[in-house]
Amino acid sequence: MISQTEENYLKALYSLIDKKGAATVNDISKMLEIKMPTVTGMVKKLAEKGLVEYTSYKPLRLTVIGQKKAALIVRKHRLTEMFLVEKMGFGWEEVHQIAEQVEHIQSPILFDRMDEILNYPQSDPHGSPIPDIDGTVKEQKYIALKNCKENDQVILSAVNPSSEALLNFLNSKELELGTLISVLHKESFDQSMTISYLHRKSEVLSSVVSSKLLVTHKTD
Amino acid sequence: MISQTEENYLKALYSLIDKKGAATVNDISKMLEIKMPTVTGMVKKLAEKGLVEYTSYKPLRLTVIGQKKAALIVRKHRLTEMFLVEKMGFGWEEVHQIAEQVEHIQSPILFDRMDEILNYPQSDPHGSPIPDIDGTVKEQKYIALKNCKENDQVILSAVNPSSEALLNFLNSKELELGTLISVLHKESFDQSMTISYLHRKSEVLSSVVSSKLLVTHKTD
DNA sequence: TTTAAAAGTTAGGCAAACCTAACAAAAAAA
DNA sequence: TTTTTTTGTTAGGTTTGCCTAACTTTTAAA
Repeated sequence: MISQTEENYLKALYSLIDKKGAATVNDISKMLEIKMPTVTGMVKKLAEKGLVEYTSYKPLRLTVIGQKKAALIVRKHRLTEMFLVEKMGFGWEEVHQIAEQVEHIQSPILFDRMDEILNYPQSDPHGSPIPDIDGTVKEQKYIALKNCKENDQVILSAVNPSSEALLNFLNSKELELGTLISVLHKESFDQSMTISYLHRKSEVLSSVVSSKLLVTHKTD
Repeated sequence: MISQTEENYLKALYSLIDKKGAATVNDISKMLEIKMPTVTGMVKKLAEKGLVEYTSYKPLRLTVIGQKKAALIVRKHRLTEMFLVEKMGFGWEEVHQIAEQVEHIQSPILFDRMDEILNYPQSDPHGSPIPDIDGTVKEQKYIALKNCKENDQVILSAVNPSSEALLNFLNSKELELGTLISVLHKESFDQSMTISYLHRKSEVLSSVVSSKLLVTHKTD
């Protein structure tokens, strides 16, 4: 059996490794807002359970089993977010906190049913991929809007990392996933970017924002 | 703040008081399968928090606040059951265990949305009333099928207590809430009852079953 | 390359929620 | 009305998951 607390550590490990390639005790400590000694103790425990590879003073890794367990929690989280948005009318900025709780529910059939009702979605409302039932994730090959060139035509495909504040900002700009964006200008001074989309002919995005907007080229 | 564990004690207290008019340490111990000394400790703690009235060796009572808190947990449980059955296609026998977990989710908006989507249902899939947002419960005046007379025409309105086994039994007999039932015969020897409904002209129910089926008279 | 800072570990404690064993009170039976 | 049974409490112990303080190792800076 795996506790809710342990699940949260696995999930943190999973997303840190996914994002930065590695995870340390300190990373987890900051992400979960739990002091380092507590984290050390917990990763040792998870190592004993065969979910984490742990060597003193070395970066942490997930075992194959740990990786799969983590992916399945992420799956539950993202299916829940999608269900809340698609079937219950929530905004994409409202669902994270709820999914954070729902992901711990032990009921395979509940999530299978969500999956079915949603018609087996590939990604959540923020564009992040939903791991399949085996914990396998389909690689996304998105690039950051920030790295696009002038005159590029791209489709907003994901927002990552997607804080509630950022999502509210995007709402206020009518920017949704699927929106076709034209890059009008890149200001080399501060890396800000002028874009157009829908009826909006000229919107300026700071690099703080454009680095978090993941896009695909129109021709894809 | 109130923990998940504390919520479970409140809920047990609430249902025991509702069903038997009183609740003792022993009752809770049996219902939650937690040893009596642990229960004593917890009810003292809940008493300190102002949720339970506790005097050594006396039956337990909920304070007004405790009663309201408990009712709101029950509200979340029953809204969840209804949502699972009505909007996600689960059978009434499948939803209790899931709702048992979902009821602890802290997100008023989630349950408000369920309520809205379900169009403010008055009762759950087993016919139990859903407390309103203030924790108020509309009294049900159902009678047990067991107490009906021969030739009575009644409508199955609730199943209580509704174990999964009983619900599966009712499924196998095509007995659902809303079914019009005619009482054909009451056997005084063992209190068994012969009834007819739908295309079923003669079905015998033991008193174990008929005591758990709550009905209203057709003329209601 | 020594020193300082950051990261990680060990040791010892605390609170929550569980337990068993032993005792006390209340209720039921003799 | 005594005795027995059931119910309830107290005392003391365990596990989980958190903490601080003190120390060690590693990494970065001087």
